[in-house]
Amino acid sequence: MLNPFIQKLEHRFTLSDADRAALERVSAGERRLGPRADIIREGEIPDHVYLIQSGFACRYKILPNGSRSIIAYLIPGDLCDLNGAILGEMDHSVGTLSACNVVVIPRETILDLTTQYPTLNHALWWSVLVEEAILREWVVGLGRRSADQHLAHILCEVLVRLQAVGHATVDSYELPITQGDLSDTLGLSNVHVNRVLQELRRKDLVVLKGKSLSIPNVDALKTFAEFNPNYLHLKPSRRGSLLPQR
Amino acid sequence: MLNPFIQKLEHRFTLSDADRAALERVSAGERRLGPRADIIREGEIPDHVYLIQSGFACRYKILPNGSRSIIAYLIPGDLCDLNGAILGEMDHSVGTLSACNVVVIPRETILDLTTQYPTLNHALWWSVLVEEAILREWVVGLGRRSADQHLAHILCEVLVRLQAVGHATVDSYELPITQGDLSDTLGLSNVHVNRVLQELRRKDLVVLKGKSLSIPNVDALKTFAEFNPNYLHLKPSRRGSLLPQR
DNA sequence: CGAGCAGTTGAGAGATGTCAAATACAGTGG
DNA sequence: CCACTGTATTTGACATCTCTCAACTGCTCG
Repeated sequence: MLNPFIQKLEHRFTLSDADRAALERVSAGERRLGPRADIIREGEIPDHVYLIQSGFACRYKILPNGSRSIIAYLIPGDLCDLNGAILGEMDHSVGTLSACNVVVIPRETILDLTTQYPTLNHALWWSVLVEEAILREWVVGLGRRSADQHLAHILCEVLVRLQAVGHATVDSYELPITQGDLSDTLGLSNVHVNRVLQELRRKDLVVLKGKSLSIPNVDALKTFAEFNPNYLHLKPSRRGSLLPQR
Repeated sequence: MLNPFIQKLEHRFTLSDADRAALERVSAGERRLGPRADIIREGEIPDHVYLIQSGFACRYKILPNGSRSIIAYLIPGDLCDLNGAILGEMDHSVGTLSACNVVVIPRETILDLTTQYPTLNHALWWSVLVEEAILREWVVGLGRRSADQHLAHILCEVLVRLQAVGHATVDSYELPITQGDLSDTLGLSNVHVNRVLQELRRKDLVVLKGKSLSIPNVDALKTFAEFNPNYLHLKPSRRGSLLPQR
């Protein structure tokens, strides 16, 4: 069952029964992974594409001095390595943050989808380009937002992305990652992340207890973060399909 | 003439004469733009795809407080808005840094290429995914590299990318941007960029006079930056084509 | 109950920002 | 060719942000 993936695509695309049926058939098995487990490592040439079903994973790189940089969060409905399937060698690693369920899809199956199902081909392009848009927003956050705004912005982004796959309520979600993970995301020390988090709590913008995040006033947090969800491109396009309309 | 674009693709792909001929036919005109001119603005829905022929351009966003974040450099051979052509609304702006020559390609022409020329379709996927890989490297630079290493890394990256389109010698190139542009790239103040630049000069890692950059010892700079060009995926893949091989 | 990891706190060091002024440089009009 | 003007670069002084180190607390799980 690829529910979160299909759910995500259906925000943007109208899938035919054939499209949905094709998606239901792609799985070549499901794996259960514990927290902090690598799914793919930098340098590998993956034979399969992995789809996150549940839990939090991330793209990351380790630098020569041992520090880690988290480059993206992967949540239910996200594909781990379309890039690896197409570029060949992975230029970064993918690993779990929390325990995860992962669907394994043979590389050829994905390629067949793109050639035989135009809408799905379009949808895969869309998912890659949205991932790129998220990356751009992270660059902006790292480069030009204050630490507290940056953190708030990421919490808003995760809220909206989780809502799109039915893993968040209107104002809360499970965030099964540590402050250390947040540090490697924000490019800060864990000590400083702790203080920034306390600052957001003090302003009543977030309530984070254990792994549960709840947001007393979503609009207030979005305003504080200057969050504009346009870059997630979840709504149907104001222009039709990519595909020639005939 | 799409020379830099074709030159870039041929590092990685073997284009047929038909492929090359198709690429030669895509231009619907060329525009000459001065420095600091917008090519596309956030919110627009582009009808054309723009290809940089000469000069430096960038993707950027302006934040509510007026500060600018540069998200990517676009150099000769780079497409400005494949994303806009597919996602619809632009979620960021594209503008020139130096004067630029830009080739205009109708959106439909690009779509036709992807459906009628499998190798070119693959090549376009590749160019999008490499752009994403560059973005990941920028996230790492912003998050976890020191300011001087980050700057050095970007200078290495631009060196290799310009070499791939014949716009750099083995150890030098024209860098027609200001220190202010570098600040918005590195997420630093212009004052600090100036000091970091002086630091690199003091270490004899770079010689930057006016707009000409020359690198006394390329290996030394790459070592200092911990630069590994794997993420640019310029060499032919260790696996064959994306396309089903039949 | 104890071990270990995550979270928190305090103090001082280092990096980077801001402000303001001085210098260098490029392009323009006379 | 020169003076003039506006922009880019450079410098200094001081403020702020973030880091490091080290200790302490609290929670979870075996």
